[in-house]
Amino acid sequence: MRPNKRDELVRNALQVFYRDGFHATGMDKLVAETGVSKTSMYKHFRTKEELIVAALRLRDENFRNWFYGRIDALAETPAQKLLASFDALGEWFEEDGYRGCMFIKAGAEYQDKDHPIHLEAAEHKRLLLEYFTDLARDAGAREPEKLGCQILLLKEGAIVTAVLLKSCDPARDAKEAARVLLANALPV
Amino acid sequence: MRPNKRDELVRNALQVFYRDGFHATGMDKLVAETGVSKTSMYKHFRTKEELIVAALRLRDENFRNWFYGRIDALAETPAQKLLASFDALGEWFEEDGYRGCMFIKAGAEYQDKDHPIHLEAAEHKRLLLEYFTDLARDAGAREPEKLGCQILLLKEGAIVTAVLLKSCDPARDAKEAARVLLANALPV
DNA sequence: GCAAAAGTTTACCGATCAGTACACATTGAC
DNA sequence: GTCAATGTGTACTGATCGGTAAACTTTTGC
Repeated sequence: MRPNKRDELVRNALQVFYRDGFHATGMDKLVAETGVSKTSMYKHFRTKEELIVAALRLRDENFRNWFYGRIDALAETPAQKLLASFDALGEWFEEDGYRGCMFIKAGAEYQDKDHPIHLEAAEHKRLLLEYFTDLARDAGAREPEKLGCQILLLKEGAIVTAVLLKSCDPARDAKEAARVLLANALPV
Repeated sequence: MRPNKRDELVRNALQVFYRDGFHATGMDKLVAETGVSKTSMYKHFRTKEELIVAALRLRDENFRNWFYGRIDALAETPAQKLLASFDALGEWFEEDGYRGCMFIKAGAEYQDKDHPIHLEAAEHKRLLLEYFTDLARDAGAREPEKLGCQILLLKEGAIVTAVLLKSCDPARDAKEAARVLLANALPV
């Protein structure tokens, strides 16, 4: 198997979808921007939808690898990691090409809850919730499911707000909120 | 009064855009679903973009009127109102046609920060931030800007999570988080 | 009552949409 | 060297995109 061109296609398509959106990106634009012929695209993926799902799978892998890795580099204990996740987010927000969360956008453009693209977005969020809940449990929180969900709420809120508002610093305020919630969730 | 077709158009178009998305909704579909002829549409709005902006303005008015009114009906003091906002959100999440925040979706489909549609979405969030910050100040918070932003983060996070995750109760967890943050923000 | 404003139907424009057909080129394994 | 997989370019489909033109009908203000 030589999946060279296929991977290259998915990698480049991911960039274009993230930058321009899903409906706003036509297959002809993908031909121009990925350097892969349309014939070849449709040999690997029967529909645009399948290509989007593949791009989202790659995005999930890339993002969580980066996120978890950055957190591990910034903190040691589970409690520290919960807070460090907002430092990682803050770095992300400052990147030039920052355009929000690809899965929120995917869920927004494909709203039908049974749609494969929507399901892919939901699975990404489920994995993040699981990650935060595990950290909360390891940190010794009384109700790890609740704290994990609250950390997730702060993260999603910060991502959205970082896109739409210039007047506040979501990563910083979210981190301080997380610190308060964490302290409150630990047994006395 | 005057049975203005323009208002009827904007009202119906708003429903369709919210339900199906912006790029996914063509002008021909709007003709079919609003009962307004295409000629008449283009007499009121020169472009689809202008119609979307008008729909977003109406949505902003409708949503904030409902949101503020519901909060006023549920609570009396500023501190109570900050918490009651999550009860209002919880009611919204349970509605049949709940499809997330129209402005988050608008910002996601029109990502250019100078785009009129993106600006409209940003303005909506700015008004909500102002509202929460005012409540935080009236409640006696030490740093009302910070608490206001944190409440906003919880709200946006809850809206997004309510769309993508079935396994948790964002409105409840967000409210409990807000309670902790509020208590922590009040002077001893 | 009557003219203007507002709305309608129908047909059309060029561009782009997702997706296909076909002939030809490049590559790798044996 | 050859076969077959994998790639390419070009041209095409029917549908839909946002937007327009022209002729006709309804509603409204005075």
